[in-house]
Amino acid sequence: MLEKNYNPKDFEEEIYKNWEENGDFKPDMRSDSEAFSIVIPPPNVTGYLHMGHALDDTLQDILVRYNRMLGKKVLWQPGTDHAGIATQMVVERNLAKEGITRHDLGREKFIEMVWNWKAHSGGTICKQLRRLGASCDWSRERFTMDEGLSRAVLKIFVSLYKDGLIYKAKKLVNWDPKLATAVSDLEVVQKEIVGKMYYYKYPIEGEKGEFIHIATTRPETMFGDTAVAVSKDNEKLKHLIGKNCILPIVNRIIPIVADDHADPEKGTGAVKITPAHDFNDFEVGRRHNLPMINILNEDATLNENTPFEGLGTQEARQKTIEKLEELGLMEKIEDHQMVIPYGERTGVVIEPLMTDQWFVDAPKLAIEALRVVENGQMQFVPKSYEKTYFEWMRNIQPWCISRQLWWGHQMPIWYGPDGTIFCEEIEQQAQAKADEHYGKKVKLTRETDVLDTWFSSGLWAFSTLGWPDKTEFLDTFYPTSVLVTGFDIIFFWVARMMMMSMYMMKRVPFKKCYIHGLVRDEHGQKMSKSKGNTVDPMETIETYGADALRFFMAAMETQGRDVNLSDSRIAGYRNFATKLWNAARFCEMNECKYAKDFNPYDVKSAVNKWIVEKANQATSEVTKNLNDYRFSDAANTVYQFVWGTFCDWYIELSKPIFYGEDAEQIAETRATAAWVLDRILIILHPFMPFITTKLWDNTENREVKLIHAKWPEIKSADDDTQQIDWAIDLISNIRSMRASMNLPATAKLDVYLKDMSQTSISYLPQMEKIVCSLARLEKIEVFENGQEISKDMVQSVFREGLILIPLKGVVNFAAERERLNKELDTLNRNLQGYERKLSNASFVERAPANVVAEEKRRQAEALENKAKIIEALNRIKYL
RNA sequence: GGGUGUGUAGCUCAGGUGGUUAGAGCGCUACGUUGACAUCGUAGAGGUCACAAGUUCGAGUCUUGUCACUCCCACCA
Repeated sequence: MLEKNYNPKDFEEEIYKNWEENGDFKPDMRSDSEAFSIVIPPPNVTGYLHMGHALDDTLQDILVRYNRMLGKKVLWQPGTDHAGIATQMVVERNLAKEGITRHDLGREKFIEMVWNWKAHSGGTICKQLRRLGASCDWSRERFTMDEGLSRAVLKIFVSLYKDGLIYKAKKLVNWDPKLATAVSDLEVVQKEIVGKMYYYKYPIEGEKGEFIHIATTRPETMFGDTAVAVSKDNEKLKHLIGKNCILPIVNRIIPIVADDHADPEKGTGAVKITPAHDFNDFEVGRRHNLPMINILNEDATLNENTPFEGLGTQEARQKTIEKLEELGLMEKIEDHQMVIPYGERTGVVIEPLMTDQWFVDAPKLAIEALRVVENGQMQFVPKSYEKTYFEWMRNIQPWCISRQLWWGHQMPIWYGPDGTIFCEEIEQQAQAKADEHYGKKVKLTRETDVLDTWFSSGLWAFSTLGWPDKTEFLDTFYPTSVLVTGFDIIFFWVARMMMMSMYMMKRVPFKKCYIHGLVRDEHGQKMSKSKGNTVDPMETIETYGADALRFFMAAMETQGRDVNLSDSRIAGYRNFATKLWNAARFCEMNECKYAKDFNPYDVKSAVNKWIVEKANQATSEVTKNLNDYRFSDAANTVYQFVWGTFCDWYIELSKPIFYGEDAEQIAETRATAAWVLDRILIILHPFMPFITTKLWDNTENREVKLIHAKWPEIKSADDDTQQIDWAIDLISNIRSMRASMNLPATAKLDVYLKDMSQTSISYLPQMEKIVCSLARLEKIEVFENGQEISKDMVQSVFREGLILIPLKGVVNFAAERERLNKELDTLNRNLQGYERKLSNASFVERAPANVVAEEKRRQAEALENKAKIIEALNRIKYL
């Protein structure tokens, strides 16, 4: 028995527990059916579920549940990411509360603390995913720092190194001074700010009173200047090329070089060159073989190569300006709009710094990763995202993979006493190689750097399935079927998975990549903590249930567009669930029981034939849309069928049957209603797994659980639905007349149909009862030819004929005239359209014959109807 | 500067291959306690599909241009 009210909180968690405990999410490895697999984009172990996850994981769960019901062997592989920077920061923050830093503990102790933290506080998000209904196989949950996945990391690292695709280099990298580590280009965000532009001058060597004028936003970097560049095309300044100038304060002699980097239009036309602290200057330095002077410490304070050792960049900037002013070299300071790089995680200004780092030769790995997208082995959905992918991959830079952190995969690199590098999976091997190399036992020191988190994430598609071991899961589920993720992650993750997989597996990691947009607030604003417009999905689930949130995500997911969150809309889908709940209660109350030997294609009554056909139409539409990843179309089809067809019409049409006497019809309708409800539960299950399961289990002795129920294969009976469609149309028309004439809903009317076709007339005997019931009529009859239309009959055009309602003297003629005139207006407007087209000779000549014929038919019908309305108007003209 | 999208009802958005009177949810108006449901029902109002030109018998849909906005990449002189 169903409770009166739909209350998702009462059953959602319980149902999930039942699935998980019964192993319903595990693939049946004994089955020989087709495999379907998805690896979850691993959330950070520190993370909490946000609306972006809710969207991403709902879409995945829909695909997973749908494919499971198709009878495939389905694996949704879950897990979390160790999230190097994020996790280290969380634990360090906790330590800071006790006034200690990680350095007080030492590396080993600190890492132990991180593992402790993970054991106690990590993985909240996995619990939240369960609450959302995600049917992942949790027994296979993985973590990027697991033993197995770490082995995969070591193996692929060594392989890449030995293939020359990983190398160490001293390069200018993005340096996060707060964390004291290198970060990748992608972890840097550019922010626009209003800063200052400083203008000052350097004296020219040996030419008293001659200066070269410089403009910069960072005067304090002048201590790293090793040249000034001027374009050779700069008419005003090119005479200075080849001379030297004197770097003030430190009085270093530096050359003035010719380089096109110096744009004559910008600034003063002369650029100070600081090769060790600017990416462009670095290139200039290389071209002119300039020395590099590093002026910063790891924490971005100035170092011993400057007069302001120990000062931060801001203070040093102030001091530099003061000093230049003292020397009379400062000229002016202007406000200047500029873009400054910040660390994505730490929010501090990123400094380009010369350091030893490790790089992956991404341009080489990109070749294969590009090829398999170009030739369609991996397809983006929507396709347009491949442009984004191509654009980035074709311009890819070497990927800096070393991080000066503690939490992460420590690189399998050992250095010999003279710095020779030994790269092996385990220390013993490296030791053996080293001993052989040196011809004696030597002491090795291990590289302290760890790998960028995305390095291990890049292996996710195969490392989670057991690689490097040969496993049944790897054989069965690799390549995975589809990857579902946001467009913001294409570079970070999709591209890297493609490169790593093509390198190691020689096969794509996934055959399709479905890309969705961002979840925004209801006015399309990006959600952010600082704006205070974030919404916690757990609270939404608490209020409306997981099913409502999931359905919302599906219904709003149209390919390639962002999803705007809307509380009222989520409430609407909660209402939809309530509606279904009540429909199920209706079925229950009317003893609509699932009948084992019921054959929907054998039903006799027009109403039942109609709903079976409509159910099949809806099913095939949902199937098609899901196959095409058209989530919103799929969801809307189910919604429309449940509410607009089943509840609004079928249930209403079944009432006169249930309250009537015909036992045979009652029995058939009960069985049909139960069958349709089951069908609804099946096709709705991927979207709303909880309520559908709850209602499914309300029927005793089910042969299968809904989660494993078979997705229907459509056998169209091609049943004629026109009779019921006609009745529905008729009922709607009568209701509309009733409303516009302000007739009380309770008044039972007589209705006549005039000038109807033979087909329509043939429908009437069967449809009479339901029309009378739903339109609240006393009787409905054919208006015989030759009968006189009386003045107190209101009339309205219905298809090829007229609906007449005698009102026995209560007609409000003014209202009736108004209503008829409105009908007339509509007809005239349509007629104009038809006439315009048909009077156009080239339309008649060139448009397809069926289009022209249809237009003619409409015109003829409209003309006839117009005549009838005019006649009716004339009849009551003066009343 | 390079690239990518978007502009349709009061709001948020659908409208694969051009073809009836352009749809949905929410909101709004009127009526309604009809034996599943007021988290509801019935009926209704509301749109020059950003603008301009073009292709076509026919354009919300295709082409070009204009305007406005979004996002991504690059850019610290």
